[in-house]
Amino acid sequence: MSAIRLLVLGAVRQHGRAHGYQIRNDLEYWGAHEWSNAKPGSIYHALKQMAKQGLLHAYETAPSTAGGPPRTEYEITERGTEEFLALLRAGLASPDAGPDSLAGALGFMVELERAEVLELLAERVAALRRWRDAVTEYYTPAEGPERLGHIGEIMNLWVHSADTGAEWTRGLVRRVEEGAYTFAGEGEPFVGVLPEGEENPYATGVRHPGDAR
Amino acid sequence: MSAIRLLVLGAVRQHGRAHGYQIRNDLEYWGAHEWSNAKPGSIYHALKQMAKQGLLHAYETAPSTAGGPPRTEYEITERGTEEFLALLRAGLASPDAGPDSLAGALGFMVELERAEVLELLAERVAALRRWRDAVTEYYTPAEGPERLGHIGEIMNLWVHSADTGAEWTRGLVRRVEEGAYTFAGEGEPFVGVLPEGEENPYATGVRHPGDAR
DNA sequence: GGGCTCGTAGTCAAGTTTGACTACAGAGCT
DNA sequence: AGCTCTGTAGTCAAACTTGACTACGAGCCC
Repeated sequence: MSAIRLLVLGAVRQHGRAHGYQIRNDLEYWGAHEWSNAKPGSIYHALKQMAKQGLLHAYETAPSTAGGPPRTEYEITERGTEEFLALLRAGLASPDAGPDSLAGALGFMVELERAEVLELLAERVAALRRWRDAVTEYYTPAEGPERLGHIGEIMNLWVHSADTGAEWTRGLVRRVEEGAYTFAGEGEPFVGVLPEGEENPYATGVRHPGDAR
Repeated sequence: MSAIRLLVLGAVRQHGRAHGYQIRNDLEYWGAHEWSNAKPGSIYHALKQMAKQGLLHAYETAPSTAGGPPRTEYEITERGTEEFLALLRAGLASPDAGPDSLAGALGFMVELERAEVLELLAERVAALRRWRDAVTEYYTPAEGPERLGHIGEIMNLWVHSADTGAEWTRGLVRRVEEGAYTFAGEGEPFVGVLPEGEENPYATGVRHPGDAR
């Protein structure tokens, strides 16, 4: 399923009502095609599928102003909002959801309350530790790890990514604890479509104290 | 395409001739279902598809000893071997191939020569640096990074994974440079199906000097 | 000796993803 | 006028993935 449903639901939600091409543009603006499978085909498919499943409501519209085929506009339903929140929470808390879901969830995390985000991230760290332990145990049977040979590098890779993933998560936890960003119920929300002004001292791209390397 | 073709081609190659269920078992033994999409359906599909494309040659066999439907056995062709090597090299050298392709490629890396593996890993590090630079530049336009708000965390995530990915790769380079494992043309090869004995001082599961955390 | 589970081997439909393609309007050039 | 280029909006077939399902033999258990 990947991250596309989360992305599309979130984009529709922010717009209130939107047609496929707008979603497509938003996702491209967010750079989502770089770190997820947000390609046109997938987006239109997700819209149709989720409309069929009652997560979105579809409105057929007249052939529109600027040329092209007739458009369909979508609005998120109540069930869609529930699904959106579920995917959002899963993306933050569960490493199994994959890095693209995490990235997408980061983009929408401010729609939750600060305290909940911190809980979810704590759960993420815990899940990573559990997984790390499972990997090392599974691949270190009675005979000892020596017999694995170069195959052991695969395990090494996964352990390394669990460790660095947890490290990154703790960095984010620190920033959020220290008051970074504006979460739900904390004043005017950050709309992900260029906010005009609003200096945020925690914006990244510059090195945060405590970050890795 | 993911890693499944690499895994299936490599497994068939190591067996010389194998039917679907053997491949399936090998991949499960390697734990591949944990870190890739190596599920039965995908495996059988990949076998058929690659047979159709001339990467594998299919032999229909009698209904076999132990119950069940008639089996099909596969052998790798010359074009299949080429494809296997191409996927293997891409998995090692190109981060775009994804972590599952990297993991799969690690399992087969000893089928290449040591010098080439080192070259490929060097290219991987270079590609990660290029990507890192592209991300930071793209997301740090004239207005400065402040206006990104929490969206900047997405960039932060990708930069972090590029950095830690490069760090891990350099660790592997070090081990391979120091003589770990037995590569092509260096004596009896390591067969990935339980080798019986053969202590390898570089087997992992224990911490390597120079590893992260 | 009937039923149960386990291991062997694979199929199938439904859903997803991909990349190439269609179709139209308006702008700009010659 | 005629032509191409760009932007808008979306479709389509082919491939891939998933999870549930089929089918059959052998061992075992009471």
